[in-house]
Amino acid sequence: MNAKAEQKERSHESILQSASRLLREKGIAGARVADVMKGAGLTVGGFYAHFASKEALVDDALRQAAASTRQSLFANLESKPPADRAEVVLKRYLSALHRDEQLRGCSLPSVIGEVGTTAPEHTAVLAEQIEAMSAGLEEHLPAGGAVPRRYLALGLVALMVGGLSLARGLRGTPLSDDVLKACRALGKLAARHDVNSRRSA
Amino acid sequence: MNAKAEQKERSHESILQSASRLLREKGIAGARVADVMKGAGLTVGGFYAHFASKEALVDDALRQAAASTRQSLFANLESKPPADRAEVVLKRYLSALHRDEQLRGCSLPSVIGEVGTTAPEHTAVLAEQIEAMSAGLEEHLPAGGAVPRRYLALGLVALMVGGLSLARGLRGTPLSDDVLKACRALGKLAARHDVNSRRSA
DNA sequence: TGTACATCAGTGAACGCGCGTTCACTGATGTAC
DNA sequence: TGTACATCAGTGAACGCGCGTTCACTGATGTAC
Repeated sequence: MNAKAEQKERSHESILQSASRLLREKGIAGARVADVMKGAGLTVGGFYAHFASKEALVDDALRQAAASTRQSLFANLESKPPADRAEVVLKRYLSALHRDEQLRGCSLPSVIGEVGTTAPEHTAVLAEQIEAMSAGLEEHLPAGGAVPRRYLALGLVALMVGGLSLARGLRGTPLSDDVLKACRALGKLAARHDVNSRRSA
Repeated sequence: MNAKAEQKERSHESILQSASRLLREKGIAGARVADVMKGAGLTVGGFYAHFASKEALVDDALRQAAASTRQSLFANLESKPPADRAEVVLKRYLSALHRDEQLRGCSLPSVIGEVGTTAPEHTAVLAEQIEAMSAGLEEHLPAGGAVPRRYLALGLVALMVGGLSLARGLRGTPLSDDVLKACRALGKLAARHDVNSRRSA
């Protein structure tokens, strides 16, 4: 590969990263093409040599952002006892740090509200990423509870995304921290109690 | 009050209802002033005789929409045994009907993603409404569990809003129904198991 | 009661601005001989 | 190796379109005498 192509590839990556950042901070509508390019150290005009449309960019950036979130969310779990791992993930996701962090924070809260009403392709991407996140969590959940692990995992993902969405939307009010705390408590309860009692109610 | 003023009041109410409907369907950015007025049977130009700005409209419409959601969410609970009431609320909120329903559905899922990045006043309105919803649910939760009722209620609200957000964002995919089902199961688990076991883990 | 004027809810066109997208151009890199 | 030409990543201005907001105007309702 020659220098020109390498340069282009670097730019492509910069654009994706800039887009991921803006998606997390401001959602789909808020991630403007000109700002994305500026964030990548480029100008607007060059964008369409890299992506067919803003929609295409958003799809790719969402995938990349979600993958990066999963990576840090599930990192270094080997050092923890298996029974604690799900709680560690919950704690990481539902922390004040994660709420405030711009760089590697989860993009789903900024995006779910818009996905249903924008491009249909975005729905498919969202489904992929939710499924992947849920599958990652499921591995660390204990089996044998009243609720199948898959559903426990999906419910916890909804709790995590919902909690972070609210906490970010409420940023600056005292309710924001309360919501995080409440979700951590509820998540712990659900993940633990399920194993200890078998009554299906 | 004369006929002119009555007419204006009716129009004001129509605008608010139209705005609530559009907020639920398309979020803040998607609820365009011209469309809101059209939905109220009026034309754009008259809008500013009723509201100072789109922001002001959104604040009022959000309050009204949330109040209406609470009303139908907590309606007719007297006929149910007290111990079942929280579950009934969860079931109503996390139903396929509520996900698909346009008319009286909850507007929070369409709006939380945008609240943090638009007008600061919206954050205050969101806080009010979340608090009100949580307080309404708290009354129907059993006391004496490992987690204080207030936190249990806040956590359940996050689960409900998160679950409905995801289910709406995933509408059309099989994952959508799964998420609802999972959240109902997780919510039931949390609301019930908390009473039956006191270990704080 | 009737008449002349004032008020004001609502209309519809226009204004500014911002955004996604396009396009003619530039200049550095790559290729052919 | 050097020279002439081709390629192509990136620039920056422009185009269309949609949106929030403004404004001169209309016509029905209300008021004063």
